[in-house]
Amino acid sequence: MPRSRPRTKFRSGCPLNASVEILGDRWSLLIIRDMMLRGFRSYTQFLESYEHIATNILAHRLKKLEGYGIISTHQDPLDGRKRIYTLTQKGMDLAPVLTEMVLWAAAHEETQNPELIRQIKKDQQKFIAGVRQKWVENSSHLG
Amino acid sequence: MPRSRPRTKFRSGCPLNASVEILGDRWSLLIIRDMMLRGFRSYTQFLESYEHIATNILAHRLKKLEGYGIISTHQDPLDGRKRIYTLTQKGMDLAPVLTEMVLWAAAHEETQNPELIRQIKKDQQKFIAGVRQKWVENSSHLG
DNA sequence: CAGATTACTTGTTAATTGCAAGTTAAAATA
DNA sequence: TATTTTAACTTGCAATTAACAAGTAATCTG
Repeated sequence: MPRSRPRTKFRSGCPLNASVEILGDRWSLLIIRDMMLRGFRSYTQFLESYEHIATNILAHRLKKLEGYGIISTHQDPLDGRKRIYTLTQKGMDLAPVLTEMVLWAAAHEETQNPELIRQIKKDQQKFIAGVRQKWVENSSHLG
Repeated sequence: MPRSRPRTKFRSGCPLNASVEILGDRWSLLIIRDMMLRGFRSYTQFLESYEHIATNILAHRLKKLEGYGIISTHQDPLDGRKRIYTLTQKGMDLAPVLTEMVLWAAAHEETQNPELIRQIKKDQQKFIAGVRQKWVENSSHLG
């Protein structure tokens, strides 16, 4: 169950503004990327990601994302220390946003990971479907 | 010509990270929305937008966006006080990112502007083509 | 039981944001 | 022509947020 839930109204009713208020910071979308594309599910995995988020910021972001219903948390049944973070349907629905942002940066900035870009460009819908399918398989056994 | 240009390398080569570092704040995408969908082109217009950005933040964001080549600036030939801000091709290429973010928030949050959402849903490619066409018409007389 | 691991929290400092007010140049008005 | 208004900012300061370093509690492993 969510441990915090944002209660304040958005600055405006504009849907883009809502997205920006929820996702518009330097870390949230990277955490979602790690879950969606890399299969990361634990606190330490997120910490080890290349951009090096600070521990307190990560904790805050995870709570915020949970509060917005983008991720959910479960205890690992095999290890009481571990919490498993997974994307909700709402979180998975960010796949088109992520892929468009990847394509935009790949077109206009010097970036790496050409294989990812090639895959998305080849068939964007199929790429998203594949990501979604993996998510269904890996989270079907969780509440 | 750009008055400032970001020189520091991104935290990682990941294209999503590049997008997040360029656009991941609470205002940049709203300024781009105002230019792309509302035809705003001046400092005061951006200030009057519903979310109420502060003057210094707006000035910083405009410089940053110009530095990244997302917008460009010209003097108004008819009024020496005014500067005209327009989207570059790179800025216009954010249209798919914006529309996906609009669709995501519309699907998962309580938002307004159902007419915009209806238009995008009806034919997303056509919507983007229309936005792009308007941009071509309105910026063809500028450098 | 000792040490390691996991998921955090707690300071503390640095950077960013937001608000209010001021500035400069150009244009509109009296 | 003098005054006022407008547009696009800048400056100073308080408040919020981010980053860094260290510490803690619960659990697991040897």
